Amino acid sequence: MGRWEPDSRGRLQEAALALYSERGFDQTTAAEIAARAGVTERTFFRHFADKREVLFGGSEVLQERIVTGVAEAPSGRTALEAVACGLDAGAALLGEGRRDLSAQRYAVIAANPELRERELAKLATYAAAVAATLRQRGVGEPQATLAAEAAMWVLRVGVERWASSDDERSLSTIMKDSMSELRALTASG
Amino acid sequence: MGRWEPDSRGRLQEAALALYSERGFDQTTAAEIAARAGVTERTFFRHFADKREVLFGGSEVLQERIVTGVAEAPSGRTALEAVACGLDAGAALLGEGRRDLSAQRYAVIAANPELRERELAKLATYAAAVAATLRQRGVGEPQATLAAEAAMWVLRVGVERWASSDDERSLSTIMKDSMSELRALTASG
DNA sequence: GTCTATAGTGCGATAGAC
DNA sequence: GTCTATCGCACTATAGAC
Repeated sequence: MGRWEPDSRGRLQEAALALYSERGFDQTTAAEIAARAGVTERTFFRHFADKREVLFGGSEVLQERIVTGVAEAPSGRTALEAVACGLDAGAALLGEGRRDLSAQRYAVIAANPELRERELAKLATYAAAVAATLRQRGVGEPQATLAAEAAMWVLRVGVERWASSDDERSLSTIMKDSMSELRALTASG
Repeated sequence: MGRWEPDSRGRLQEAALALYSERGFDQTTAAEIAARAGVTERTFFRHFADKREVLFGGSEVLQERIVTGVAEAPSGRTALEAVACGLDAGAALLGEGRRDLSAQRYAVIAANPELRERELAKLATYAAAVAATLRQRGVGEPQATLAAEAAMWVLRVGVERWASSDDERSLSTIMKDSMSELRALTASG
């Protein structure tokens, strides 16, 4: 064992989720989170650019998985079929995590406008990355952008339903269903 | 004439746009904006909850116009036709303003991640309001949500194109065209 | 790891409009 | 008298500079 407990980043994420849940995002200071994780405030801001970002650690990994899923979709697939492959990969990753933690995280985000804002921004960057990948596959505009944004709708609504646990099905199943709803809509006009 | 110059709010908005343009959002302090508008910093924060919000003053009016446009669309129209009516009303309002100021405002927002984040959040609240209006018209889910989000795509892309002034057509025309692109996509699958 | 600028809040005081 | 807009000051916490 080293001079410090390992995984201070992970402990900060845990501590933040717990405190944001208990007393709310605004009522929690970065110093309190740091104290609970056994590090200094300075360490908190070295790991996370701001107070919100601590809830979104790992989002680059998710983006990477989704993009790879889209890029590796069998050639000849339509834009919507390709993004479905990306969403499958994303759902698999999120599905690995503990659902109760996702639900807790989702509740915290839903309760705070600043956090919802950040989440929308994350989805927008995913969408941009997915659209770029689609264009590399030869999809033109505006189809690439729209397919990517449709995928973000499926992801957002899927996680929403999954985390609010009325729905006992797996994330992957829920998202496939949301995707079907979307297809039905584009089919009917 | 009263004790103070009237319309401090408007002066703050003007001053903020000018300063954000000149030196960038991060390099401008609330105190500087206030000084330029001839009020104190405290007054700035009474009018605007935060530094970003000063660029989005009047967005409630836009939302109101769009929602009203959707609500007053002739009955029997499809969801997409109804949101097109709302977008027409919104384009009319935005089109009244000076295009150079819109372009300037758009450039400032585009240059800063925090401001883009806020803009996405605004669009999301419009989308929620439009979706609610569609449901009142009898549109079911998920059609209401998707039509509303599609409308936000048209609005965002339309204003983007209009403000970047390569495109000399009116905002209304540009948005109708974007709407056609969308229809073509949903028609083809 | 320390120091500092600045965002953003709370509250009492002030001066005019009604 | 009440209501509203502003000031002015003290204060905390975030975030970044050094």
